[in-house]
Amino acid sequence: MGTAERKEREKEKRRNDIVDAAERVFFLKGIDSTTMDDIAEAAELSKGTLYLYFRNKLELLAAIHHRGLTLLTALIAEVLARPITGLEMVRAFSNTLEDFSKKNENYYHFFVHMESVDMASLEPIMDGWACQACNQKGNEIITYLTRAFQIGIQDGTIKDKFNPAMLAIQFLGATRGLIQLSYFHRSGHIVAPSLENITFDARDLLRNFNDLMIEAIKNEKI
Amino acid sequence: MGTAERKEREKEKRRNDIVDAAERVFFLKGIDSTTMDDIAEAAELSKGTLYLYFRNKLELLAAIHHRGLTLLTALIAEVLARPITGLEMVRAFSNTLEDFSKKNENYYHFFVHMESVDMASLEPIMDGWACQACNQKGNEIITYLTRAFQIGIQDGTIKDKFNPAMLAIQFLGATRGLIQLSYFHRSGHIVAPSLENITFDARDLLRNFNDLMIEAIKNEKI
DNA sequence: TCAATTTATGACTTATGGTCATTAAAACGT
DNA sequence: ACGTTTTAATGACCATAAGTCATAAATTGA
Repeated sequence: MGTAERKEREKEKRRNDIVDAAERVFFLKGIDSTTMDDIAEAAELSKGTLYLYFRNKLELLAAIHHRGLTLLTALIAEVLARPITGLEMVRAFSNTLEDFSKKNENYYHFFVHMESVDMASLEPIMDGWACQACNQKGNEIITYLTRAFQIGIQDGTIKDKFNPAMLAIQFLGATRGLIQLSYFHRSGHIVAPSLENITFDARDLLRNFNDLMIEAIKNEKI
Repeated sequence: MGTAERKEREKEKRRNDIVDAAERVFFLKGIDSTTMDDIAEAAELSKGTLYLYFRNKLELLAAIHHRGLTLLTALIAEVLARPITGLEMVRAFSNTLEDFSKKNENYYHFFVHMESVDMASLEPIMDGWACQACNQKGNEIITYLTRAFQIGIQDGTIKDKFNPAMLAIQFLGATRGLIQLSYFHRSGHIVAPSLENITFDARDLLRNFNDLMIEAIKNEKI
């Protein structure tokens, strides 16, 4: 009899419903001001039940984080499927990241938030499903980026003196740093304090920076 | 009579002593696991007294953040005093940032932590001394970086097609992104998941990335 | 010396993450 | 169909920690 399987499915669905509810509340009230009671109410369950599905609040956050990562990974993967050169993929990645941070601001907040969680808090859930899955998604993204650089070196659009995996990590780190800078200085513009207070559009900053990186890695011989 | 002045000095000193104590505890126990009671005990004061000097815990964190920023600003400023070219300054900045993140890891944790605080939590202390001072220090740092790029364009070591203020912001954002990546993947090394699991040293990643950026901005005609 | 002002205290309030004994429901064997 | 066992859900309860406030101590100034 398939009772066990059905129960497993039901359990999965319930977990998912909880994440749905949590997401709604977190996106509405902000991460820090949302309580487990809020989430329980939104999920139409008692608080205790939440803890049957998630070890603690952080694991619930990680589950949402994972949704964001899954979304982003799919977008990144899609770039690799395009009939373009490796170098063009690099530019496309930058656009994709920037786009994602704009259109899925809520998930992007989770990225920023989760990356600043300290190890001590993370430890109790490190071996749990949510964390493992997030790490896996993170690795997936870096792998896709690495592939693009490999392809670029292969097709001759990127200088072959570079290590693709290293470039991938540098690209991701630098781009996220820039996006986070504009996230921190909210409202999408950053004020340069020197001389007259010039205001830069975050989009320009990122695009410009990408031009710079592409300039540095592209194979001149083409 | 100078009673008022003396009292002002004493108040200043007490505030400083509290930050000293808080720093000790935060550095020892970690930011998240330190309570106001812990700090009160370390400062040999009652908890209530802490709130006479700081509006809330976050403002106390901001005060420590400010100390870190002050330290870093001094190091950055020192680079500008060296008899070197603008381009060399850019490299020196990168080294300084990396060095700081290693030698003052505690303060660096504060940078990472404070940058991920959401606006709602920050709002109540935004107009307070600590936050204002932190913003000012942040601006100072960007100004110094901008100066270096200006000098580089002036002395011909950096291409004149760039906007120095924009470069400064990009440089800082990207570098911090990379450092944070290695901070997140603790223990100073980052594992690349693609192909065989290659491990990169965070120091190499940053240095290498800096070479790349310098390559892109340096004036070839020299 | 004493009233006024400033500074310090710690018990108390409130908020919230997390637990657990109890209850309800479902599954299963007969 | 019925009683037993297993699983799921509940919400009152607990522990912790931020922040408050009436009270007390200390300092100042006349």
